[in-house]
Amino acid sequence: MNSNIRVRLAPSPTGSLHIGTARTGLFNYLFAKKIGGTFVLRIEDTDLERSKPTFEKDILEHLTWLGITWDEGPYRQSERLDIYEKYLIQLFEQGDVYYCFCREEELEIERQEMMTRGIAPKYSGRCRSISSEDARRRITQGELSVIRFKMPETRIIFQDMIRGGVEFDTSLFGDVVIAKNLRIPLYNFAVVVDDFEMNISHVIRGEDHISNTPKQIALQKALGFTTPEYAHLPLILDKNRAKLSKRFNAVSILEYKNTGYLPNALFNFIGLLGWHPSASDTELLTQDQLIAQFDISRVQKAGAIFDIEKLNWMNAHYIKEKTPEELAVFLGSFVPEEWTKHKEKLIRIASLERERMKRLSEFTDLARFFFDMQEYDPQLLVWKTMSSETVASNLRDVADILGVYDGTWGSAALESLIMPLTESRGRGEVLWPLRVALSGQSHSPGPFEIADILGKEDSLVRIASALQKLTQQK
RNA sequence: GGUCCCAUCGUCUAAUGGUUAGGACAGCGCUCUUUCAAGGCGUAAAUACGGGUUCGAUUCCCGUUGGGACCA
Repeated sequence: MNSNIRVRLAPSPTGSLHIGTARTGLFNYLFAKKIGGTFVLRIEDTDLERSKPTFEKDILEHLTWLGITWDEGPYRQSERLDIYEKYLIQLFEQGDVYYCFCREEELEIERQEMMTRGIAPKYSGRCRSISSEDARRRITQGELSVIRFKMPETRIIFQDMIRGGVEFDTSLFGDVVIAKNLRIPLYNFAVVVDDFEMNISHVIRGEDHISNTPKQIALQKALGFTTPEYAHLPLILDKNRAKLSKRFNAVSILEYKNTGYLPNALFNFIGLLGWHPSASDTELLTQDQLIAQFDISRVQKAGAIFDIEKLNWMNAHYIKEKTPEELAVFLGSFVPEEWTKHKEKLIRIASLERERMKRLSEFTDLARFFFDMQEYDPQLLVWKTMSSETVASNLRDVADILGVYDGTWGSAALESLIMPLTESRGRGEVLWPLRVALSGQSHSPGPFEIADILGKEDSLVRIASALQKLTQQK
């Protein structure tokens, strides 16, 4: 255990666990596990309007589901208001912050005006000159205000573990709002206080925060805090190279879980989005292998497109790797309730359909015919250019062989029983009609495997029904 | 608009001054096969552009172009 290394994931509970948050969490997790650090979970719920307990629950649940576990927390910002207030008062005493009474509309006009003049939009600092007595009087009179930080005008350079030196000119920011009042801190301020109070040594977060970093460093300096190490992860992008958005993409882990992606497939796939081990070309990696090989300095700088096709391939791989018993457990929440009463049957079907699925949600359609025989076109029974008569006679012969057989029912036994017939009649001529008679599907697993699961009685019923279809067709 | 970040096959990426620029997904072809999958084999496909530095640049520097993020 390396007690000096502490990282954190700080999601806002304003929605279901997002792919991007999960990836940031995963990289924090890998980083911490690799060097024996501590992973802290902090819920940033200061935005009371948008934060919902149900989202917090969802986030914790799905992080756990993915296999991303934390060592400390969850802490909630909403329970730490006294701490923020203490540091805000300190900043007031130091003269580093002031109350601002500017109206939203006038600021917007100023902003527009600056942009048309081609300069960086920033606050003018007009309210800096208001004395604290005046400010107090206006607040007690009910005038709306916010708390602004006197941004020092300087150059701030920080070393990013992924990108190297990054430099900003803070004079372009203007005096940023860090709190609405003493009890309502805003993002940049709350983060700085929490990261300090929680002894966070390495801040690993998305690239969208990169321009917040110099503001946070300026605040740290004012408060006398040390600055942690930073790593800004490249963003996960959609097909159009834009940040993944809810409008056009599935972005929550919940959605992936519900369409039948396995947690270890997602873990493996997301872990390789923007990062790759140097050791080998292998991409199918277990959680332990990912931890062992993780190296944050090797993280990619450019954003990575989320390629669902590759995830599908990986998911199919992990589905095939599961035992039928394990799979049946996962399948439980996807299939009709009725099916779950036939656990043995479900397990046996799972072992057959396992290699035909990219997602678990596909299972129900693939396996339906095992439970309910659907109507099908009698023409489907015909293999290539066979005549209906030949199809019928082949099926009748199969039925006769099966009818008198009273040995153990099993796919290997059935195969040795039927295959001799194919020597004279042809494989396709026998097996295709049989398979369709049993499944009613143009594609499915093989006839012996299906018959094995259906059992003798049901198999013979289905063949008889196929024969009837063929004669009715006349 | 300003600031910052980024740039190798369609996609994810390997190669940190010397490789026929490697792998994976997707594509295509062949194979196996009663079908669909799965599997096996093979094939096509990339260093954005222009300047430097160097005996030699995917790699280092500058610029251009393009993309993205943030300010919102």
